Amino acid sequence: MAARPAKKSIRNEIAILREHLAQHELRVTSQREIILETFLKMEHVTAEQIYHELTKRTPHIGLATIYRTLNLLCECGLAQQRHFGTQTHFDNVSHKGHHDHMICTQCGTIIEFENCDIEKLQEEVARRHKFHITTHKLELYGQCSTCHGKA
Amino acid sequence: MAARPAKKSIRNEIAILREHLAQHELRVTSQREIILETFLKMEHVTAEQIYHELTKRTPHIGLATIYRTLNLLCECGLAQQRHFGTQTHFDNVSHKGHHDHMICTQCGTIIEFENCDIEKLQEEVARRHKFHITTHKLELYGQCSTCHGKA
DNA sequence: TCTGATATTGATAATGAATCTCTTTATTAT
DNA sequence: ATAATAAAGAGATTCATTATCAATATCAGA
Ligand SMILES: [Mn+2]
Ligand SMILES: [Mn+2]
Ligand SMILES: [Zn+2]
Ligand SMILES: [Zn+2]
Repeated sequence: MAARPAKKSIRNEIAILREHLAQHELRVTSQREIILETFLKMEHVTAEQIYHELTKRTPHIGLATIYRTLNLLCECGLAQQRHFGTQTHFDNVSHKGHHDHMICTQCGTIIEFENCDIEKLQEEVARRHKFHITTHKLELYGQCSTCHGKA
Repeated sequence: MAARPAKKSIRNEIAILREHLAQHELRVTSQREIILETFLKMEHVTAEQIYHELTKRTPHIGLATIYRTLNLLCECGLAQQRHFGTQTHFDNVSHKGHHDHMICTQCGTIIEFENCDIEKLQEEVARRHKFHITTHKLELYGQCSTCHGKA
């Protein structure tokens, strides 16, 4: 089956994926593009959520393919893995820069934020220990504004 | 089997555990105290590591008991769960306050640190979003001083 | 356009960490 | 010491994720 034409809004991400595939002698498949398209429509999504979304479709796409493709998206920088709860969530970072998260433990709402001052302080702490930071993870857990105050 | 007398150095932790057991109508067992003793000797330990350490001993202690007891230690504030890699690590926080971690992705070394300024900035960000923080997780990944520069 | 080499898929088996079940054993209040 | 029952240990079970492998799709080259 030939890959169908991409919607205008996700052309750039499709291009990034195809570029990555070309550079690694991997093939363009309809499954990979459909999964990317679905991934871009959702926020902080799990493999299961994408699988569930795609079960409506024909032809049916297997769960293993979802996992394989999500890992592929991580490799080409479109996605990043996050471990908020028990399952692994995949975060769309294609046209968002680096950011961190606040997670409401009551309703599950995820708020994104970025704070340069915190990152500078992290670098300062690392320098003191002669540690060289490549990535970091900052997660704030608690209650969002609507849940705070409720039983 | 009666619980054997605790070494002087961990008397305080044993006392905390026994206090918690008493308050919850749980029983003092030799397994619980041996696991606590082993836990306190190691840093950022996994259930498997404790299990491996204790297989040398008689009587044999089951893996399920290790998991059950480590969860117990979390409940009475002696331990805290961390998710550095794929497995869950248990951190001794009995006579350390809250702290965060730098993890060397090359040799696995874990450096502990605390930084009030970062925590203040976290509160500030949260306030801006009307978010109420209960806990947080800050992990810096990269290379430690000995690994940095090596191939 | 057709073909062959081979990358990919999907169904399913396998894995591994963590938990649950259930019978036996240990603890503790009386 | 005894009875009530909490806990241990062995092993089954769960659940997310990865591996296996035969069938299929892709794509460079004829
Ligand atoms: Mn995000
Ligand atoms: Mn620590
Ligand atoms: Zn909420
Ligand atoms: Zn190192």
